[in-house]
Amino acid sequence: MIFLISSNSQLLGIVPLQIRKFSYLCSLKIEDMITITFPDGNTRQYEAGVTGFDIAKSISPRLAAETLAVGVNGETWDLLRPIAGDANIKLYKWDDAEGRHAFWHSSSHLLAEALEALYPGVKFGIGPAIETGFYYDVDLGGRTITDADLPAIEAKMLELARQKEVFTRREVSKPEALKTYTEKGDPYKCELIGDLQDGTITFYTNGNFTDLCRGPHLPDTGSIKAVKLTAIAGAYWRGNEKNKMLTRIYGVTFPQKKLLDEYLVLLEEAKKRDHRKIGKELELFAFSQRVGQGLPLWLPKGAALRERLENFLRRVQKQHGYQQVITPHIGQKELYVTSGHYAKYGKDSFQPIHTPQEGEEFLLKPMNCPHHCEIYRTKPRSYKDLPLRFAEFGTVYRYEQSGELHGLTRVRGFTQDDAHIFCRPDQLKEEFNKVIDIVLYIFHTLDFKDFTAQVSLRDPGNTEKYIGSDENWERAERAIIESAAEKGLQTVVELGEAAFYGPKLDFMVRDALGRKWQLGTIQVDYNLPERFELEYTGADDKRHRPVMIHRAPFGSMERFVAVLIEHTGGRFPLWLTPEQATVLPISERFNAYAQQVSDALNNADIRATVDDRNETIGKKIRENELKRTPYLLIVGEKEEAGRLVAVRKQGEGDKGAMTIEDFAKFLREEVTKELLA
RNA sequence: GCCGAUGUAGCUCAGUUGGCCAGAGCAGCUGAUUUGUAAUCAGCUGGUCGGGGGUUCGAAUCCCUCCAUCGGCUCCA
Repeated sequence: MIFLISSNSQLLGIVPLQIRKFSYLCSLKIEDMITITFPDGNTRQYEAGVTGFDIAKSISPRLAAETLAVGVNGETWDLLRPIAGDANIKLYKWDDAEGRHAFWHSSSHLLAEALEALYPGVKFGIGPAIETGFYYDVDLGGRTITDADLPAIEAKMLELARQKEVFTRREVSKPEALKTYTEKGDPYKCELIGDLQDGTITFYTNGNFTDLCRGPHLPDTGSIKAVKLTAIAGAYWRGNEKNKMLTRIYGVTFPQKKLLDEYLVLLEEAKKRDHRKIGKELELFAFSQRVGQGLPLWLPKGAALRERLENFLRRVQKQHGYQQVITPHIGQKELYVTSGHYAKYGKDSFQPIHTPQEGEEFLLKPMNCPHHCEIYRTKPRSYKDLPLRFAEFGTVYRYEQSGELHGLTRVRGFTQDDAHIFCRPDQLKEEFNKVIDIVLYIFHTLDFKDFTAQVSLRDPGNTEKYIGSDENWERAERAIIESAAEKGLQTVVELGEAAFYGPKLDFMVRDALGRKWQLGTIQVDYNLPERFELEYTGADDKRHRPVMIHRAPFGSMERFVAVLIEHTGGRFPLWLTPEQATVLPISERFNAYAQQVSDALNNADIRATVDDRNETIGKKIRENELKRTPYLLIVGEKEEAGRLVAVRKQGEGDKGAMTIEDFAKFLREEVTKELLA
């Protein structure tokens, strides 16, 4: 949501061609002409060894100036890397992700060079481009840097950038690469090289800094005109918490100062949509140190909003044949031993609750599935009974690591819009598809367009993390992949993201700052039915095992509301918003009429209140606008005389007067439109 | 849990190199005002400066420790 796509981004100074070509000349043998095919299908002839830069320049100098990298037969290359044979090429500019990627990747090398200049002896981990910007992981050898040090590093980067340092690519052998970093005393790079194949290793040099790197890079640093180092953080070497923690410096760079300014403004705007800020302002939820970390308190308005969301889903689920159930907040430890959750998470959970009875132990329920399995077991089931769909807004408690807690998106007590579908194997795909329909319907109704469907499979190299047979896993994974394909979902596959008992289809949505959160989730599970020995009698009069689908379209009420707040900036759809209209009397003389208006609207099922404070109309308008109340109804002498309300729409201003009845009708129509959209 | 930063009134923030009873705006209360489309005026109330310990003649300010929050990492049934 916050990514800069600038239509008029243009790039800067051209470095003399002779210099740029120089670094590649050594290994090159010019033979004859090659054919270059452009994305539109046009072709041109060039001398073998031509570079992306040459090609861009042959089209127009301006294009050459704006081009950052070149796609060669689907691979992104340095602009100055010679192309030896016929190729399909695409020139990447700032507006292309590949172009920005090369830009930011080069920027990370510039950061590294600046760090090496300012902190001699610094050791380097990895320094990739990321979605917006780049980072470099470094080992400062006991030194620490703080935010106060960043401006000096930024200044150094800009100083080096201005020198238009050329990025020089060089292929090196593995022994040579190892020798280089052994001499330099950089254990991290040595470890990385150890994992690489000889013959694929390249070094890139800019100025005094040489890095192990696959590339691609910009021709030179001169195009980096604006630098902002955004954060310092700790990061485990190679992402493993058993390893040493390195210092990670995040930054973002731009080819123009103006783009950086725009980015910073955008960031500020995004922060205003932070659900933690809006949740406080609109009095939706709160936290209390006394109650405990990560345990949200839903305030009246937030509770009203959430309840409306729950009712909406209840209705949808009822139409889809779900039955509501209710189960307790605790269960005997044995229940979770049976499910396998205790072995997997017991140590890291809220610890068992003890009772006066020696040896008796209960756990706060961390998930609802075991309870629902027990509901399944309450009586013998026939194949004719299936599928059974048990739904519950089930509140669960998980002892999340303290550093992980985050507003309403990651908490320790939360309510899942959970349901478990028990079906025959032959019903699995249809049931799975129906769940996808529900998720898509909900996302559509709430106008969530920007989501990713993620197929979360197990890590094939690490199968001991999971329970159940390979056969069951393969069946479950196949079912998910096929369903997603049948529903025409654009999916990304993530290995190692499965739950320990089964693979998932997760619906990922971004928050205001672009962080990804899992909302809806659908999971296929052959394992819990085995552990709980769930059975049904088939048409053959034999015992069979049902398949289970775990699913939660919202994910949790907490996280869903958080993301909804950030998507809407607190301007909720009319059907959901806690207060649809507020009547504002011009002065206390019209309080009685205002109350009549409010009562009439409430009788018509419209959520309206009166702001009868003794304040000026200007102030009441301002404050109720800031509360994002969708409609303000101003009433004074004229309105009372004509049984009218003067309608003001949030963010849009005065819409003129209408009768109370017309307003009620209008508002109901608006709500209907939203829900039928 | 790990790395780093932050914590002053209900909210947003000031508090100079440690030094007079810790300040402002908004909110709240009281009064005046009776308002026509984004802040009416005046007065008053409100703070163990996150908790605890220490250094000092003296601590919001320096040190230790715990708690919470923020940005990442790791984790996410």
